[in-house]
Amino acid sequence: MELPEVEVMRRDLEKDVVGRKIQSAEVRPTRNAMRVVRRHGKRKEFTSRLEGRKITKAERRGKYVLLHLDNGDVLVVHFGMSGRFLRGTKRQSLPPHTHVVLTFHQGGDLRFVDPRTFGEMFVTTADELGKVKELQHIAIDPLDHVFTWQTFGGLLAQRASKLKPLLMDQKFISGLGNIYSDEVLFAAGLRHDRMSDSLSSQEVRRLYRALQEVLQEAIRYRGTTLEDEAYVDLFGKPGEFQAELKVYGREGQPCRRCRTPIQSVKIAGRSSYYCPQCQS
DNA sequence: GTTTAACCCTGCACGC
DNA sequence: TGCGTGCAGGGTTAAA
Repeated sequence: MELPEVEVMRRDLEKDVVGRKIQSAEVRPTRNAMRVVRRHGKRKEFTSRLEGRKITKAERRGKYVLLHLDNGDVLVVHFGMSGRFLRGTKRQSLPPHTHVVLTFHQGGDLRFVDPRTFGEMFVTTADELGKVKELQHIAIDPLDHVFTWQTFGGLLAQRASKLKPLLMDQKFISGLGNIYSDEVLFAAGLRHDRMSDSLSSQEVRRLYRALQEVLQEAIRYRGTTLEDEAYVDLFGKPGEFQAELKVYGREGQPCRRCRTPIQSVKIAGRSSYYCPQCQS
């Protein structure tokens, strides 16, 4: 789950979960449930800090969602590759790999489902929140209004790195993963292996605009759902941006702009897709 | 400083 | 049909 999917999830949570009070919290007896709440030694250390609390705010930081509680504590959630939140009711059976269930006073529950358990969740106090290493290291958000193309150009020039891994580096800029970094680079007309300090100011502006446009569009389409098991929103509904993808997963298919077949290469173990004609 | 590989998991598609 | 292999949208770490 990358920035657009996390942002759609945050908005769903804000509409449907903020304001609700947690009646009970359960860490399920699944094989890997303790991996999900790995920062808590025992189930109870996690659940007791949630029970009786009201959720007051849903915030996003990079790919993290922060659910603020009425006592100042914060439930920090990272979805990893297969984690997701799902709203449900008592009558609906729990999907496989449901590791955590929060049941609300007003009815209904919130399930955290994660087959591959690369995701995690933990509760922290407001004071300790600032000390969470992963959150401290999250770089500027590309949709933040303080993120200007001039700032971005300065950051790019300071580094001597290939664009693709740099865009995916959460300490450089937050929110992009494998799909959207490819789509942004295509929209900017830049190759994955262009060096960050080699861009003209025109190219910097193109990259900057591509970031805004691709991410905003993906949010508007409610995220990318590639396969059945992949991302769905809070209510189990898939996104629709997959139909808008220009390069990701389209190896061998004609470029939507110039009809040249899309190429794929492995970079650091991850597949990258690009148009050899449109990107340089 | 930058890049690569390995690792943490499960599920699925694919080829034999 | 069954089995092994590789791969998947993330992030950390150690080593090159």
